[in-house]
Amino acid sequence: MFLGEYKHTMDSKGRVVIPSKFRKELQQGCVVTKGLDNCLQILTKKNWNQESEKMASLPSTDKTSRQLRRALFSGAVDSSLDSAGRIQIPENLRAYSAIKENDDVTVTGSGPVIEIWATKTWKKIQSDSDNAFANINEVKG
Amino acid sequence: MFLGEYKHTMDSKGRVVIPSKFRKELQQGCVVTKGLDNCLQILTKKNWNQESEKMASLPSTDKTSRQLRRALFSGAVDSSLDSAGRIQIPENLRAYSAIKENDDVTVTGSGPVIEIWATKTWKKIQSDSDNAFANINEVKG
DNA sequence: TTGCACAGTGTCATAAAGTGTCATATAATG
DNA sequence: CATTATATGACACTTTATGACACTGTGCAA
Repeated sequence: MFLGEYKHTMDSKGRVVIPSKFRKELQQGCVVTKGLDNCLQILTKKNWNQESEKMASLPSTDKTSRQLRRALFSGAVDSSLDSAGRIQIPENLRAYSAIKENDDVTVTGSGPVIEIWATKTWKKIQSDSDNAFANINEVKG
Repeated sequence: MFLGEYKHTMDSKGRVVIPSKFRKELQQGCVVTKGLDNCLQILTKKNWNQESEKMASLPSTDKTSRQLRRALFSGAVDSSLDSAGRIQIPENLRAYSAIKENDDVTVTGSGPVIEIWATKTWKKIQSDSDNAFANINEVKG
């Protein structure tokens, strides 16, 4: 279970520090994929296997199946932390998330997954979520 | 399991670099064949055997099955990586995939297979795939 | 047959990208 | 406050990508 919000920067080689609290669970390797709203997601190996096994077995003769498979697998990378607790983000995922070298990055724990955002994007998303959250409480409370 | 998306070019002799992450699994030889949507597929020997058995058992009374089978088998080539990690694409497959010498090529991991695209084609396919994927996830969430 | 053209193969040099390590700065902990 | 852990930038090193070029073999034509 991943919790919290952390600010970092992407270094000049396209690497991002993973908060130390998250590292233990990723020790056995992880997978980085595209998430919704232009964020990137980090899943543990275990989680990824659950998600992907369904996809791998879909029939390639069905068009939708092919599309889903391509989106899922082409947008993913097998990865791991280096000795300094960082993770390398490949070029296509940097482009997808609009994170460039030396940019500010926000890493958030989101339950079973970790999300990585360009801080610029995160700020927008966050104020949306907060507003929604506040409104729910007003209505229900 | 093949993951990721990589940009390369076909060299002037019709060769394409295979991303280093994919090479280990192809060390024992591979098969290149026609894939659906005008891509080329690379399968490991093992995978090829499984796939081709499935194909062989399709009913030859069904026209689509016959067409699939012909394309798959007649388009297939036994191949291997050269010392620089490249693979030679024969003329008929270059024509099928609309990849010419010095063209941009996108190589994608798609789970059990590797796909090779003219980058121009991939861009179209990708946006379709991403949309299909996003829709599924919106619904699920 | 000899020589030429062509497709394919192998090797190398350079450039670019990625990886690992370290030193220092900053923050967290007791 | 002392100690430990974490973050960040710098840099060296390794691997990979790319283009160039020479070599091989096949088939065709002179």
